[in-house]
Amino acid sequence: MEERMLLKTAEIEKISHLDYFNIAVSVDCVIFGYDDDQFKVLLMESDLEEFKGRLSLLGDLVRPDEDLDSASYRVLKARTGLDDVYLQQVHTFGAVNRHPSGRVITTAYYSLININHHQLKITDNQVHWHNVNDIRRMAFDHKEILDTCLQTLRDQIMEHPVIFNLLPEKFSLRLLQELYEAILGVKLDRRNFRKKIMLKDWVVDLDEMETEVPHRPGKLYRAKT
Amino acid sequence: MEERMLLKTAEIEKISHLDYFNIAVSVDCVIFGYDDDQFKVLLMESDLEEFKGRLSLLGDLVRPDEDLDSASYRVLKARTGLDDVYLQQVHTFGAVNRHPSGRVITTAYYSLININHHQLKITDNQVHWHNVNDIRRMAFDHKEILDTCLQTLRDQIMEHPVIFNLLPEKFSLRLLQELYEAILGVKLDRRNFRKKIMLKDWVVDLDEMETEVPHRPGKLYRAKT
DNA sequence: AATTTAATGTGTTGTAAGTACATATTTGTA
DNA sequence: TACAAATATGTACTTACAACACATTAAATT
Repeated sequence: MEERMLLKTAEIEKISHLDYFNIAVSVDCVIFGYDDDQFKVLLMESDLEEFKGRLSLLGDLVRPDEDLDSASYRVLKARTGLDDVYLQQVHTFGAVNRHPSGRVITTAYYSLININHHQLKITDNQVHWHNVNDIRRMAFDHKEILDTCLQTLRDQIMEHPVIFNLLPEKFSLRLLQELYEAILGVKLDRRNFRKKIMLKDWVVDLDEMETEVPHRPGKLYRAKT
Repeated sequence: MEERMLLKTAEIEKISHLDYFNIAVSVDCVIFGYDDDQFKVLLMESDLEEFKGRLSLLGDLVRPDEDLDSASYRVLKARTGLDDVYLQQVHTFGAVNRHPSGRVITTAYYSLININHHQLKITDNQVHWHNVNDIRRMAFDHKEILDTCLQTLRDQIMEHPVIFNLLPEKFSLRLLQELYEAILGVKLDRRNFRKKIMLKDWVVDLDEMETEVPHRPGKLYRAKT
């Protein structure tokens, strides 16, 4: 149902040549997830001839009767079935030749979702999770968009408690630290990390322990509401 | 000459109704300046009937054959005659009803210029400098755009040496501090301020003094290249 | 020539945060 | 019962930040 609303490339071409002053506007969502100790991003295979086999972000043209922000939520909902998700505008990319079929400027948003917790309804079988560090070339300027969003995320995770969107309800500090390390791409000192997190007052001690781990279990926490 | 290229509002209306899928794209420049101990912004009076007498930012529609960033430079050049100026993209505003004549999304940029140093060629006599703190209501959603850009500027001036674009070639630390205070809207301790600036290694001691001041002259500095 | 005015230039001390680093504890497993 | 693996915790050192006071300089005034 939702899929029907996503425009085909041929239509973009037609639209963007209707008038000399006609510029198409799209949104692209960089959807980050974390699973299996890996920091991932949700991508699809491009349906353009020019970019056969290349990966691209999830996006769509903005409709004339919807807000720019709403368009990004619609794309996210259409592609993942998810509804109540944090989305943040990052940057607008507007180079003349960024799209081979015509003039399309795009506004990039990023989002963080918990891969296991939400049951994703991925209807399109060309949509898959990819390890962020493995991404090399992408369709369009999407690699640049991905890099920009990743940098924005890195700048924000130490200042704002956005990261908890990626975690299960209950989590250990170990898991939280591993996630920070995966996103930032560095190793952190455990003692200093815990001190810093506790100082920020972002988590609540649940007074529960991990179970079924082959080592001393850690305490569980949840994100402070 | 340049003025000729700026579109009239009537044209926006025509363009944006050509096609259901047609969304116009514009840029708006928030041009900050500093003069006479006042932190200012360059604005014009709106030429729309709906916003008679209200102030608006300097903007224009993006042309199909120019990059989004280029459009912001073009607007700045057309309005001020300035050529080599720092411009930074801040945010894109895309609410459906933000423009009364049709669907227009706009990308906001901010810029910092030295009012005295550059000889502005302001051709349009409806364009004037306004004290930032005096701005109340504006046309469109331009007050929100202005506030967003001001907040972005405030977040950046302590981290990046952008502020020197507002100052003359040679300046005293007193002037620099007054500028920080004007932008941030707070009083700063002189000793701590100087320590912080020196630590950042942003300025070079010119070994010259102020002249013709009715008190002990201060040392002059320039921004490190 | 002496005094006043107004701003410059500098240093110390306490507090908070950041970094580096080592040992004892708990659980499951061999 | 010993081992493996990860948890939990504290201290010393360094660096940044905030509060705060006094001597110095040049021009203007008496």
